[in-house]
Amino acid sequence: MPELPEVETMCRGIAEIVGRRIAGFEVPECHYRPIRIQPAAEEIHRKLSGSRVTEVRRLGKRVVIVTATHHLVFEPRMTGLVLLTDPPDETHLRGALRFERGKPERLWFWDRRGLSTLHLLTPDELERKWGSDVLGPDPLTIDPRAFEGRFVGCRRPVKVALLDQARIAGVGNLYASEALHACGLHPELLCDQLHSDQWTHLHKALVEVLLTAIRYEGSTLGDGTYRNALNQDGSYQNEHRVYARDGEKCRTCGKGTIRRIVQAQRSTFFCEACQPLSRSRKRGSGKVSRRK
DNA sequence: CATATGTCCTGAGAGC
DNA sequence: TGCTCTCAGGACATAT
Repeated sequence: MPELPEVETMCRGIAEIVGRRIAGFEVPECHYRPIRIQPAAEEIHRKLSGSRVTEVRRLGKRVVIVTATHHLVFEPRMTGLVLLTDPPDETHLRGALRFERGKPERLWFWDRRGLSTLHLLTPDELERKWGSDVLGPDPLTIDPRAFEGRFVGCRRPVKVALLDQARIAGVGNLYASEALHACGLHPELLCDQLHSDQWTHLHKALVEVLLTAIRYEGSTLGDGTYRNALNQDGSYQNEHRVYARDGEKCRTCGKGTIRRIVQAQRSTFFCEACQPLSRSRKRGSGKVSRRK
């Protein structure tokens, strides 16, 4: 499932479309229900034809293709992909940006389950729909103190809060579990139970996990859905410590067993030994008093 | 306001 | 073998 590292990999993988002039937007024949495209494809075609791609950037878990006047925002959700080469199959092609003369003729939007969305927005519309009032800051650029600040007054379990895109944008189910394991925090700890030093450790672990996952070009899970822009597998799945490893021995401590629980109707994985619920396991020297 | 739940969607895998 | 059922989890609408 495309989370921050996968979407970052998508953006880097299609960065070469910067500078290309758009010849049109098209929706291929597809016997599945079409993905949500706003406004209608014909209007996107009209508004984008002739303009040049000036930038490709990531907004949380979204790919944003920028022109002088518009932002084309692709939201992959569960199974959406952007591709510059032949897709995994032809039957799930959902849209294409066609370019004037040059190497890749098209940027494909592919989605097996069809939950992904495409939005063409003006800068103002983008700010209203996905501005900082709606979407939290990026975990890769926010500093540790501001990171902690995003969770002040939150009484939910830390794993659940990490998935809240209004607090931090880009973390999904897989990397939330991996980051909590990397810093030894139990997923059921409530945010307002965590001390400042624990937030600092979590922030550090999260950034490290995300950056490493980007280096490995994301995680291609057993269903094989996620692929980079050249239809190649990521490899971070081989580095997972807890995700989908329930029942196995922990690769880190060698003692604990990986458990699976359900939080907010989503699977959470953690090591029963590395991530105790008790607060007794304080790392380092000074224990920092709780902030209000 | 914060938090909880139901919905969308297809394909894989389980169970019979 | 082939059917039916459950589950996977992104974002968001609606309910509490």
